[in-house]
Amino acid sequence: MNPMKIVEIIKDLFKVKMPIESISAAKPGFLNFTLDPAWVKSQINKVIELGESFGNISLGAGVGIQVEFVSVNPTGPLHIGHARGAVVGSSLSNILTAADYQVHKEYYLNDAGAQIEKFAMSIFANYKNQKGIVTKIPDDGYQGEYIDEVTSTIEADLGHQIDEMSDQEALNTIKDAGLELMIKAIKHDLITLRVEMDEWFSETSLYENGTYNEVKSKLNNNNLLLKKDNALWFTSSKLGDDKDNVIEKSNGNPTYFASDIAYHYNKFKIRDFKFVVNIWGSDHQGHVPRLKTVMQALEIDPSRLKFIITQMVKLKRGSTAVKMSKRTGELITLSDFIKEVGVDACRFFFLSRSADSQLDFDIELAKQKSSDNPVYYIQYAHARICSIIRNAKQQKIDFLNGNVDLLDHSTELDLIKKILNMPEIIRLISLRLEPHHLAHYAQELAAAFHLYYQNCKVISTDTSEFELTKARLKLCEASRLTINRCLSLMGMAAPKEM
RNA sequence: GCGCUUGUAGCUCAGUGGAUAGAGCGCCGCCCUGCGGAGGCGGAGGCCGAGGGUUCGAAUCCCUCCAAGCGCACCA
Repeated sequence: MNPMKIVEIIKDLFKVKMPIESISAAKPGFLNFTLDPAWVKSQINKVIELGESFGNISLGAGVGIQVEFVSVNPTGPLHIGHARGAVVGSSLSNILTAADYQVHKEYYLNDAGAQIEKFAMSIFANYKNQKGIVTKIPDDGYQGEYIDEVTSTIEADLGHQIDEMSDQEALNTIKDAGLELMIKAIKHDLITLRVEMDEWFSETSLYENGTYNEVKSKLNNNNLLLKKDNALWFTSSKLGDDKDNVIEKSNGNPTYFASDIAYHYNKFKIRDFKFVVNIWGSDHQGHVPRLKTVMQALEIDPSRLKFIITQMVKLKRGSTAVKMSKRTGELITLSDFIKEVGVDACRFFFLSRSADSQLDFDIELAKQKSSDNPVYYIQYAHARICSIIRNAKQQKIDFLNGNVDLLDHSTELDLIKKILNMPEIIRLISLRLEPHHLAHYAQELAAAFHLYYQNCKVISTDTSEFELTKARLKLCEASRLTINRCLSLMGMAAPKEM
C-alpha cells in the first residue's frame, strides 16, 4: 500500500487525549499533528510557575555520574586548548544536573611520575643557573617564562633553606613547592573561567592507599599480567586491544596507564558511579581503546564509560594564525586570553561547536561588541526584556494575572513554541553529551524574541489594550526566564542592562 | 603503514534514515512620528570531498578512494 493511503487511514485512529487541534496527512506520507493553540499558550503559565527550574527534567533519576575534565599535568599553566575542555565539562555538568543526574566534577591531578620529576629537575637547573652555577636543563625539560617565575618565587620563599640542603633534599623541596605553585595557578585560571571542581583527585593517593595493589592482584588473578623484559605488562591484546601495555617499567616504577587502571577501578568499584564521562583532548584519543579493555578486565559494563574527545583549538586574529607552543615560550596564556576576549565570549565560542570539530577561534571577532557577535545578540535579548519589565513596574502594571490566551500573533506563538523546546534540548544534550546544542538553541530563542519584539508592541499606551499588555508581559517574563536559564547553564552572565 | 576525528553557502559552523539542506558573518536591496537599532525584513549564493552500495527514501548507514588535524613509548 502506498504511504499516503496508510497515513490517511491511521490519522483517524488517534482518539487519545492530547492537546492536538488536528491531524492531517501530507505528502509523501507524513502525519502532521497540530497542537491546540490554547494549550500551547497555557504553558506560559507553567513556565512562570516553574521559574528558575523550567527546563529541568527527570531523565537521570538522581543517578551518580562523574565528569572528569581538564586534568592537565601540573607542570605548566593552562592554555587555550585546555580551556575548551574546561568549558565543555563545566557546562555539560550544569546541564546534566538539570537533567537530574547527581554530578561530580573532578580534576585528576597527575602528581606522580616521570614528568613531575622532570619538571622539578628543570626548575632546579634553572635555579642553579640563576645562582651562576651553569647547569644543563634536562632533555625535553620544561622552560619558558613561567618556569623563570616559579623559580624566582621559590628562590624568594625557600632559597635560604634550599641552599643548605643536599641536592636530593633540594629537589624534593622544589618539587613540592613547584607543584603547589602550578596547581594554584591552574585553580586561579579555572575560577576566572567560572569552572569549579567538586574534587581534585590525587594520582599519588592511588598508590598510598593500596588501590593500585588491589587492582594489580585482581588483574593477576584474571591472568592478564605478564612479566617480560623485566617489565610488567597488561595483556590487553587478549581482550581485543591491538597491543599489550606496560604497567610497571623495568626500573620498577608504574606507568601512567597503571594509575589510570586504578583510577577507573576507584571510580566504578569504590565510589560506585553509575556513569563516568572522561573529557580528553584529541592528543589522548589513542588511550580510549586500552581503557575500554580495562573495563572488560575489571568486569564493568563498558557502556558506563563515555568519552568526549575535544579537538584542537586554533587561534586567529582576523586571518592570521596565532602560534602556540609550550617549549618556545611563544605562548598565549589562558589568563591573557580571557583578559582580552572576556569570559562570556570565551565560554560561548568554546560551547558553540561540536567537540568533534576543530575550532577556529577568531580573537578579533569574539572581541567585537556588535551584532557580528552572537554573545551580544543573546545577552542583548535578555537586557531588552529586563528593560521592558522595568518599564512595566514603573507604570505599576501587575501582569501576573494576565490572560495568555490573548496571545495570537504568529511571532508570539513561534516564540512560545521555542521556549517550550527547552526541556527537549536538555534531554538531547544529556543523552548525547553534546552541549553545543545549547549555544545554538540560545541563539534561536533570542532570534525568536527579537522578531516578536519587532512585530508586537508589548506595553500599549492604548488603555483598551491593557489586558493584551499584561499577557505580553507574561510572555516576556517567560522568555526572560528561559534565556536566563540558557545563559546560566552555559556559565555566562545575563546582564539586566548593557 | 594502522587508528580516532573532520570535509555541507565566499568564511565559521548546525543538521546521527524523511518534506523545498539551515544559521551567523560577508555581499546586495529595504524597514524607525513606537517599550533599548547591540534590532527586523527580503535577495543572491550548495553536484552536502569523490565514487560505488543498502533503502520506497541517504548530508546522515556500509565499502573504496582523496584531503586535513591528532595519535600510534618501559612520557603523561
